[in-house]
Order: sequence, then structure tokens, then C-alpha cells
Amino acid sequence: MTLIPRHLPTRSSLRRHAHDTVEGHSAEGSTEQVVTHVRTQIESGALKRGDRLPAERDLASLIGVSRPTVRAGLRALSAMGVVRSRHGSGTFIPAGPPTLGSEPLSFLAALHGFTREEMYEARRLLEVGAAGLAAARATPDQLATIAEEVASLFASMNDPQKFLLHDISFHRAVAAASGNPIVVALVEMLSELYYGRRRETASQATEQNLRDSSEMHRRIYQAIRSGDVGGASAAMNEHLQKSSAYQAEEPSAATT
Amino acid sequence: MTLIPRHLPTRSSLRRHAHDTVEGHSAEGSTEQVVTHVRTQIESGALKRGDRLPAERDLASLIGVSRPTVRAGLRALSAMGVVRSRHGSGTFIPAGPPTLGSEPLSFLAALHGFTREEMYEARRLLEVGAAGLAAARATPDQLATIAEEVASLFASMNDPQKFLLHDISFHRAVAAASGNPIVVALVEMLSELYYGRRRETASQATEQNLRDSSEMHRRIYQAIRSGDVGGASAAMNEHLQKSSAYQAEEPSAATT
DNA sequence: AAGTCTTGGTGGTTAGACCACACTGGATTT
DNA sequence: AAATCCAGTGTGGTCTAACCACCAAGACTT
Repeated sequence: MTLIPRHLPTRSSLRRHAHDTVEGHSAEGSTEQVVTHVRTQIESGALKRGDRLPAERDLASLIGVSRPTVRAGLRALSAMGVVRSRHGSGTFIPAGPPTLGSEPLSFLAALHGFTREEMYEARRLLEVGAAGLAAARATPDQLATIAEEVASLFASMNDPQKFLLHDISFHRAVAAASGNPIVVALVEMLSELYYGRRRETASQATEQNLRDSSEMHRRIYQAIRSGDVGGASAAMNEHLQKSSAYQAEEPSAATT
Repeated sequence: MTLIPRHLPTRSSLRRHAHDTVEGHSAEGSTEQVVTHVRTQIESGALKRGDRLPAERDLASLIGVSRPTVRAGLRALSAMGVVRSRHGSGTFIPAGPPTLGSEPLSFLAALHGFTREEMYEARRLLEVGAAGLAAARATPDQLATIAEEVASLFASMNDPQKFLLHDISFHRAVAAASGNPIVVALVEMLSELYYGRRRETASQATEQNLRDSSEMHRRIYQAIRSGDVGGASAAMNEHLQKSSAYQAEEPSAATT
């Protein structure tokens, strides 16, 4: 038996042990405690959209962990979009519409080699349904937003990059008109992923492509406006399938 | 004028300045450098699924930041599911199928008060299409997996919790049969969100509910097996709409 | 009264140290 | 000789202490 024990209990380890005993959560890391704390505060209504979290130093003493640990938890929450830190001002819960962020999906795409066809297909499943819901529920304001984007599409047929931006905006507007915030978040996530990829090759689109695309967008809008659920779904379906087919024939299609 | 300048340029600030000059990335925080570094390594193929990242200390000296900063970046990547750290072993890129994780969506649900109907609707849009794809593409193995889950559903009609687990597994299996990894990831994300909520109220389901549900699952399977795209979609649509309606009539429905 | 400057509080980063865990390979034991 | 044990080494996890950069609001000056 050695005379000098290798692992003396330190202040921190004792504190940790006390926590385990009190909370009963088996093996919850200190960092997880921070995330759990914030989640609890949110679920209990103590933290709402737009609220500011306590300062990191205060959170540290409040939860009973060190500041770096608090920072680790907040960094994780920040990566999930739950929280957003502003240097010098504090850490806030974003107030805007629910958004998921496309970064995780973007990493997944790079790691698993998602193809353009798979991306279009996923968008198709989701947006065909979204267009149908929009046809049934769109408010006049939402219809106006969609109509504006259609107009912008026709107006930017000479600028593929600008066209792409309005293309995305159109699909977002349709999703918003579905009235379902989850659908909005999902469509936005996929749209951003698509935009990040398409941006590099958008200039390959011919003006004829853009003209046809504008026309298809217009048909989608008209179906939504007239409350034609089946027609809106069918038009969206046709649009996304044809767009995918167009891009498959572009020169750079082989690089995938 | 004070004799002692308050802000002397330090080594770190000088180094930071050099970075800005060299890279040209305006105002990219040190932590972002870590994320960007990993992303670059992934996109260049230097890091693949299952690979192990360099040790944090090595990454720190490699990128030119401190270890806590490296840890912050890795923590963010970990929250996005890009990376997973195992105490004592190292930091790895998960090797399994592409997954998004439902935690961000769960936070969003708590913050924005997503309703059960909205969750069911989002699932419906996605899974109706997924069922159609499955009918067109399912391999014999995938069909077998779906059939097994149907059998398990019938076998666990007396245990609502068990039934719920097989219910989720069934829908995951259908999504997997769609052959589209993005769809799989999205369906899984929504399914986990649904499971986390339904778990608490699953016991309220009557045996008649579970019997009907099993029967609907069976019909979905049969449509997929016979390659009936429209039938599979319609069956899935009916199933999710009826399930949503069932739950709306349960006693605890008012708590939402 | 308007502009400017100081001041306090906040997140961002660094440094060094130590602990807890996992794997590996040699020493010990059987 | 084989099985077992155990210490070493490397890894992520946490802590302490300190400083920097930024922001907003109050105090000061003009």
C-alpha cells in the first residue's frame, strides 16, 4: 500500500459528490447541468423568447460550477440556436420566428455525401404538402408576400444570383403560408442547405430555365390563391421535379 | 493623461491581428476558427465518418488557439451532432447513419409552444411522401423490418409504452425504406420529439385505439409491400390524421 | 442642452494545473 | 504457459485566476 494516496478528494470533487447525492441524476456531467438548468427555466416559463440570461459569472455561482463549464453549456445551447451571446451585452434567447439552422444538416451533407437529387426529393415531400396547406389557409398578407416574390422572380431573370435569392424567398413564403411553424423551420433548413450549394453553380442556369421557373412559380401562386389544394401540391411537385431534372443536365452535374 | 496605458497590446491580440490580415475573414472569432477548421477537414475528405480527431492539445497548437477555445469549438460541434467526445478515448466523428438529433427542435417546441396538431401535421406532410417512396423502392430487407414492427405492434397492444416504442420504430423503418437519408433524418427528428411528449400520456390510449392503430399500420405495410404508391400515401395520411384526432379527445388534451 | 468621456458590467480568450476515465502492455500470479 | 492484474500513458473534463474587447449608460464637459 502506498503511503501517498494518488487521488485526494478535492474541493471540487466533494462538491460534485454532494450534487449527485442531492439531485439523484446519475452521472450528469457538469456541463449538462447547465443545459438542463436552462431547459428547466424555459419549460417552467421563467425564460421566454427575448429574455436575457443571467451573466455567466452569476450562472456559475447559481448552478455551482465554474465559469468555463457554464460557457461550455452556453456554447452548446448557442450551437443549437437556443441561445445567442452578444459580446458586451449578454446572452439572450432569440426573439424571432422559430428556426433550426442549416449548419448541422450541412455537416451531415458533407459527411454522408447527400446528392442533389436527395435534397430535391426531401424538399419535394415537404413542400408539396406545405403548398397544399397554404392553398387552404393562406391569409391575404401571406398571399401578397408570395405574389411579390413571383414578381421579383420575373424581374431578375437576367441575374441568376438574385433570382436564386428570390426563389428561396418564394418557397419560404409558401411555407409560412402553411401556418405551421414546424414546417416553416424544416423548409427553411432545407432551403438554406440548397442555397449554400446552388449559389456556386447558379450562373449556369440559362435564361430559358429561369423563364420556365418563373412561370412555374406563378402557377403555384395562382393555385394557392384560388384555394386549389390539389393544384397547388401538383404544381409544386412538378416545379421541384423539373428543377432537379434541369440541374442534372448542367455541365457541373458530373462533379457530384 | 494617465501614465499607465490601460490596454497594452498583448501577444494574443497581436496574433489575432495577424490572422485577420492573412485570412481576410473579417471578424471570425477564435472559436469559429476551430469549427471552420473541422469543416474544412471534413469537406476536403481529411476527416471521414468514424475518424478520430487530433487530441485537443494538439488541435490547439495546430490551429493556434488555446485549449479552452478548442474545447468551445468542439462543444459546439458536439451539440450539432458533428462530433462526439468520449472521455479518455478521444473525439470522434460518429460513424452511424445520418442523424440530426431532436434536442434543438425540442427547445423550439418549448419556446414557441408547438401544439400536438402541428407536430402531427408536420409528420404527416413528411411521412405521407416517405410512405410513397417506400412503396416504390423498399428492398426485401426493409420490407421485412417493417413487417416485424407491425407484428410487434399487434403483440404489444396490452402495453401502451411498448406499443409506442414499436410505433416509432415502424415509422422509422418506413422512412428508411424511402432510401433518402435526409428524409430519414427529418422523420427521426420529428419522431423523437413526438415520442418525448407522447411518452407521458401514452397510458391513456384505450386498447381499442391500439387495435385500430395496429390495423392501420398493417394497411400501410401492405400498400408498401404491393408497391401501391398512392395507397401507401393515403394509408399513412389516414393513420396520422386519425391518431391526431384520437389524442385530441383524451382527457389530458386540455393541458396543451 | 448636446456632445464627449469615463465607468461598470458583459462575453471572449488565455494560461496552467489537476482530476477522471480508457486503453495498452508488461509484470505478476496461478 | 496462460490468465490475471496493474501501473503507465494519453485522453477528455473541470477548475482557478486573470486579462482583453466590447457595449451601454451615466457623468462630465463644453
